[in-house]
Amino acid sequence: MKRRKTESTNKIYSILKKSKSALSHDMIQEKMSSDVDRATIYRVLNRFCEDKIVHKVTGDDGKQYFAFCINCQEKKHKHNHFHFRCTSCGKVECLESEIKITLPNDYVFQNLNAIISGICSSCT
Amino acid sequence: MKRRKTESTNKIYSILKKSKSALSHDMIQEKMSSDVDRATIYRVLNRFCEDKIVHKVTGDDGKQYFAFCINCQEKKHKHNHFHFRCTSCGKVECLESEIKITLPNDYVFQNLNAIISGICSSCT
DNA sequence: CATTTAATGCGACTTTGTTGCAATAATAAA
DNA sequence: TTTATTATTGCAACAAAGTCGCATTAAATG
Repeated sequence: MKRRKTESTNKIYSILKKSKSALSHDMIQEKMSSDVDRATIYRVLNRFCEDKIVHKVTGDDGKQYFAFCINCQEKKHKHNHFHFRCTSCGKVECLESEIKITLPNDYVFQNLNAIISGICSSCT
Repeated sequence: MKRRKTESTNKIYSILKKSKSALSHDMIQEKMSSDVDRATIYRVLNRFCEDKIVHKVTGDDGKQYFAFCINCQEKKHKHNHFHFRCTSCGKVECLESEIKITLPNDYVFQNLNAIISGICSSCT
């Protein structure tokens, strides 16, 4: 399954790359000039996830946010950090602090989803 | 707004109290012998949340899980701990480890939502 | 027992995300 | 360049999670 470059793919890629915060599907759709189908955006985002181009965080609002991987290794996600979601402006950003968790015995790690919600400095 | 004791309320309360893991709406509905409306269960759970009887965690599956408060103070939630969701059996449990987070300046804390998914020891 | 009003059931609705399928278009091959 | 292959897209339909308005029911109180 080789990936193909398309207009939508490129656009979504650059939107995510430019953005300093994690974006939800609808935030991306808003930023798209052309009219791309909802399903397509989701599919592109999920493909990016598979390819470790972005990582996904589920907010405490139940929505999925996607952020360009910066510290993630080539073929392995490394998003062991907290996220902050501003309940006022909706922005979701990655926090610096690294998280170290030790699971109980015989537990297998798959995914970390850590998010703090509150009010960000711009909204105070 | 004084709370009233009803059959549903009592049932849901005891289900949550007995349960060692956090429960989602549908898990609770399954455990209910009588047929209670979906909306009612949600309303009861949200009331419990307001009253600090249970705390709510949003899973990385986007679903809400409710767990009886054990270490929470009388009038203040204290669920600064990780949760673990088994992607095999679906169980969501509270982990021991306490989390300490420091937010950047001028950030106001509202809620912590931390969940790790993977395979639990019973499913390995 | 009568009154007050919180809690419930029902239905409708919203939002988020996924999926099947036919049509389109990016890439490789000729 | 043209053709063949198949990844990608748009559309529509769908599913799941959760909320809300409203009429009805039933706790709690006097």
